[in-house]
Amino acid sequence: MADPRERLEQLLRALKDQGHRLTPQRLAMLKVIARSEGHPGVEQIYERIKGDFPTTSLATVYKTVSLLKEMGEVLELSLAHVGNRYDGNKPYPHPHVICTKCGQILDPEFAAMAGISQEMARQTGYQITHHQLNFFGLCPKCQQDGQSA
Amino acid sequence: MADPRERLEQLLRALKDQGHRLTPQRLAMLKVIARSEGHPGVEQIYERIKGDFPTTSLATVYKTVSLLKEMGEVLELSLAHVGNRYDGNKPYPHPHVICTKCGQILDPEFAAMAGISQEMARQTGYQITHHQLNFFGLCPKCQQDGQSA
DNA sequence: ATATGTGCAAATGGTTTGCAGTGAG
DNA sequence: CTCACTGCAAACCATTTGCACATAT
Repeated sequence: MADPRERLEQLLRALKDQGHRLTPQRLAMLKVIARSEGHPGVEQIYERIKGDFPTTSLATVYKTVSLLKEMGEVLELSLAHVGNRYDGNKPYPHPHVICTKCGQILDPEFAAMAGISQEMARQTGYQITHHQLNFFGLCPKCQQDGQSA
Repeated sequence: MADPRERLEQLLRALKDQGHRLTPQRLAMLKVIARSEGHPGVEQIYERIKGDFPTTSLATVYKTVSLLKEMGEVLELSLAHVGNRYDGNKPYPHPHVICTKCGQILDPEFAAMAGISQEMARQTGYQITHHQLNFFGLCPKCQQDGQSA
């Protein structure tokens, strides 16, 4: 995981460079997104901001997330079960392992995707720009809970 | 791709075996789903049925798709851009290559996922039950359209 | 005969939008 | 000073649900 402090700097610079304004609401959001602890959804981002800056509205969070998406500074995980989640710390495609019971999300190590992506491009003639790789199952804790329950 | 006729038989048997009724609406749907030509969404399934059996309602399509999902007889692709799409012909996880412009979806060949899945399980301690692997980009036709336009 | 399935229309829920007011630049 | 941003509330849209009727078994 990138250093959140550094990542925050990058995000601030990206905003400024593209002529967007830095409001207190956005600063609060960017702090949350720079770490993206636990791959938060819009709702979680909203909750975490309220401490920092209580008057923010959900609509604003949606708008800023959407802006960051367009800028390529957050990765959106569209997960049917769990809703949309975001990663602004590693905003490039990478695999995720998702617990279908508690919703916990991990970033496992897996380097080979670039090669596989090329192979798919060769095989299909598509010009591949990005991908999505998600594994679903039970996390160790939920496996235990299931046994004893 | 599995033979649609055979696949239809399997689906009919699965319904009956699990004590569900076979209505004309369902038969019409199952025919569409057994081939799953182009990985249709609910709306497309609905459109294709109307020829065969015009009084079907959208709600019924949703209900039956949902039933088949629970039965494990269709694979749901949750695609943010393009909406939910279904594959009732190969209802187990397999990779997809999706055109972000026209929405075309291909099933490329790629055998190595089982091994990768195991590796992820070992690395994370998760009990992995299924996965999702999607590649996004431009299909050959849309690449051309983009150049000349 | 019975309860599952259908079809309508209303409810839901996450996300987007319109717009008047606010504040960053 | 201006225009982008905010926040509220209304609009959206895919999906789900409730319920009375129809029908597969």
